[in-house]
Amino acid sequence: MKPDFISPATTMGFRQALLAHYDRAARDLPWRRDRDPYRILVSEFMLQQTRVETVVKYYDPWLERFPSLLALAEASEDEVLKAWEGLGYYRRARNLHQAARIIVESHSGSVPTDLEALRALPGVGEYTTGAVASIAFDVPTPAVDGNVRRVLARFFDEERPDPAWLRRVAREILSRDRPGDWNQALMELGATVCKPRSPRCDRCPVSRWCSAYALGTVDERPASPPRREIKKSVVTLAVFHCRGEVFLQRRPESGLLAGLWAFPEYGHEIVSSYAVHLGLSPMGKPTALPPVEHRFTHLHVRYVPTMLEVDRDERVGGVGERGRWVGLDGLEDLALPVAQRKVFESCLKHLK
DNA sequence: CTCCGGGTTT
DNA sequence: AAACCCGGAG
Repeated sequence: MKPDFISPATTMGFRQALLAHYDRAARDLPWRRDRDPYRILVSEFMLQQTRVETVVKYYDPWLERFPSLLALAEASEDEVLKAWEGLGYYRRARNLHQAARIIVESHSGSVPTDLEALRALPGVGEYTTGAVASIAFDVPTPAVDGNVRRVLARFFDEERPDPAWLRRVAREILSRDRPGDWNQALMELGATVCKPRSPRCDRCPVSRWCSAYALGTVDERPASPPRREIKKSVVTLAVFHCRGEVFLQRRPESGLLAGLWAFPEYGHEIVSSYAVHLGLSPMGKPTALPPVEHRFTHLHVRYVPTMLEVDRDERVGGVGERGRWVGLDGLEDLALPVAQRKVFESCLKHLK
């Protein structure tokens, strides 16, 4: 049903019942303790592509490290990435950092209330604009995330909700009185009741108005598009160690794990030749470490690490600007992608 | 183990 | 359209 017309009775019932449910059942989440725009902004960046339970573990430490927009703006990128380590989608951390700097420089240090100014910040798209504006500033504007999309598709039995349909419907049913709570209530319903799989319609406060529930199509709304094929690849990593340190390289500024530290990848040559290529002197025989499997969105990588003790001539340098040696106990201070950390841990195990 | 979910940018 | 990350669910 494409609701050209949504009956006022449905709208009113939906709003009243869902807000009442939210008042009763809203989870006590750390970013709901107040309406500080900076804190809302941080939570929304972290919540992009990431579940609430994961974000909860990072949120308070982040605010302790960067208690204000200004503190964040003044931090170095390395500090920011370190605090983000493990959350994934590291571009979000850079975007948040940049956004803080822009807000300090161009908006007098206050998160802009204006929708267009918000939308112009790096890492802030349509959803985040609506979420921050409605939650922090009570602006009556929708915030359609994946949860809301699913809830609305089911409520109106829309098989393929496109962005224009979603915008229109979300705007029409939006509570004018409590837009921030309303948007959060919709998302919360999607996260806790109207879940992608095994939805709990028996516990749903709005099932009596839900079209898919009435029609028995809940499990098919919204229809999921066919998945793209996931490519598989094998990457050989060199784990050079020397006097209690290992060698890391900063990855290129674009592409996979852009700008993060990682063990160097080498191609089809043998690892000793690669060491020589970097100006290092192989000291013993290479040792194969167990492969580490890691899944990215579009890629399934099997990392095959080979460990090799080397000597390095301080006068030569050799390893280039993008390389650095890090003590085996000094990696805690470095932002390292999860797969690289796994490689590092198996290397540690081997060395002791 | 495999599958799946989720916003923004380019 | 494709790229980007991790962890929970089944």
